[in-house]
Amino acid sequence: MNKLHIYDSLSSKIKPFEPLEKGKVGMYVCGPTVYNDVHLGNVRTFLSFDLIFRYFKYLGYKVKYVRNITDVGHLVNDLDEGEDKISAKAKAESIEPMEVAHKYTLGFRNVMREFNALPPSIEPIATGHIIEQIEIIKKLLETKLAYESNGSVYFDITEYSKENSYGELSGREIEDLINGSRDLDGQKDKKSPLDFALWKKASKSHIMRWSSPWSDGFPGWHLECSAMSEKYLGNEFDIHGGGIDLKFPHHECEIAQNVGNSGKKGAKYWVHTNMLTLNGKRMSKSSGNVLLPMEIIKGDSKHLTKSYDSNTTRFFIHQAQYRSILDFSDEALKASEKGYKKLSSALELLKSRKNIGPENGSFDVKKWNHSCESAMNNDFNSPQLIAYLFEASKVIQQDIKDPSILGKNGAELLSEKMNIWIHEVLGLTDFKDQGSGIYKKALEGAMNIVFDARKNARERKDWETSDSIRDKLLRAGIQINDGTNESDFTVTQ
RNA sequence: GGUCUCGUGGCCGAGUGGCUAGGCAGAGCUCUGCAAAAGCUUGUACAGCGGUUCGAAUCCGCUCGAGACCUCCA
Repeated sequence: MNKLHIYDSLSSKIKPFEPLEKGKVGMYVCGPTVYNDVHLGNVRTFLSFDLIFRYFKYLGYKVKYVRNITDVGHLVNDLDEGEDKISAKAKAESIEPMEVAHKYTLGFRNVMREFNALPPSIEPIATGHIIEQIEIIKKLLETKLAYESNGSVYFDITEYSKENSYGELSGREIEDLINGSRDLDGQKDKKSPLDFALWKKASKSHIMRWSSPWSDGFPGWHLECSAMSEKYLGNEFDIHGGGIDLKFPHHECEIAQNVGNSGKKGAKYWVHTNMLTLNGKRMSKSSGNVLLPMEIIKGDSKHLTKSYDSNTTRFFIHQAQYRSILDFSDEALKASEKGYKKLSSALELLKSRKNIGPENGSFDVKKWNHSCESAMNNDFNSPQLIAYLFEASKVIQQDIKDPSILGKNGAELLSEKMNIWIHEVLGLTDFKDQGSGIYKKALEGAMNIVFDARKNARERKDWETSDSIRDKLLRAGIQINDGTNESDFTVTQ
């Protein structure tokens, strides 16, 4: 594809991307609720959007990427009566709600940095936008799309549905929703079980509260995204993203709020990333079926046989398309580790290529690069991009034997392009960059001494000594690779 | 129960009417004192059963299986 195409969940179609404003992209992504550590499933979503962000930049767009932090409004159960997640956690840990939010916000940012995700342009926080949320509620009350009940305010789905179709994003019918809704307590203030809270009156014990025209209370969860996306991106912007689990009810409610507030649905393209599963089941905090990013990096999990670095993990994630369910397993990670190592060393090989061969080689680098773009233009098909990168790695190997394949210009161009795809678009860093400078240098010095001693033994054909050194080093985590003339080593763990 | 999605070789995972995806593992080869590493070569798979078609993994129907959402969740 010559032009970027994106799958839009609202129309269920792959559509050519046309920015609302030429050369610019406005993208809003639902960020984490900071009451707990983010798990690898959360990371997948944010890395998928990081890839999207990076590819827009690659295409030359000026991107305003807004990703919020949810620190209020998330109730523990569906009754709109439960305790807020942040305040529940605060009680459990005997600290201020703000401390909980702050702690896990910092944790989240650390994880994102570890995985080399670019920071968003703006990272707004829900509690910093209470006023904006109240303003939207006022407007919805004016237009009769909301009603007050005992100090709380609810969105009126019945009223909204007279002129709009609630459920269009998730493909649901109002009747099915009503039939499927649970008839539980705590709904007594609502006219219909489908109505959702815009403002909740706080009970006496509730610690997080703000004053409003209706009561001392707190905003409903869905409202913050409408308020913040409107504030930073306007009534209409290009992309609204989030995990597929947010499609209903969160994004459905957002659309309803947006339409009630401004007459516009918000985003032109709705993008939903699929789930990361563990043992075939989705990861979720509440079920305990989770893997934490740090557990992978430290190798500290019953699901793993060893540790994997953030590059490997990121490579693994991008080896699946963002709309597919991706199943996590130790074996799959191991495969990604080897694969990325292979790709990475091919690029190293290309960088150290001697300036030999004809000016122009037989391999068409421009055409190849076009294929890479074409893959990404097809709804960010990163696995296909990676397949092309492996094709290039093969070409690099062939060119070592026959420099007429790439030629001088081809080698230079391919090096530049691969660098862009691997580092700038896929967001991976070099394998060899790991380990800090002074230790690495000291180890190399020590290894040279070992190599000398071993070379001596080998020249005497004292295989017992040379093999013993090799075996012992392997057990110590250093693997020796004997080449024809000289030896090399890699650190295995 | 309702709505929806998916089922690709040992594993992960693209493709989606006719053309080798790719990676890992396995096998063979090259290199090598041996090993390892690395490189090269190699696999004709699309849940099952029907149908449409000159032709289907790709479209339609049914069956079986898995998952998601319907309640907080990326």
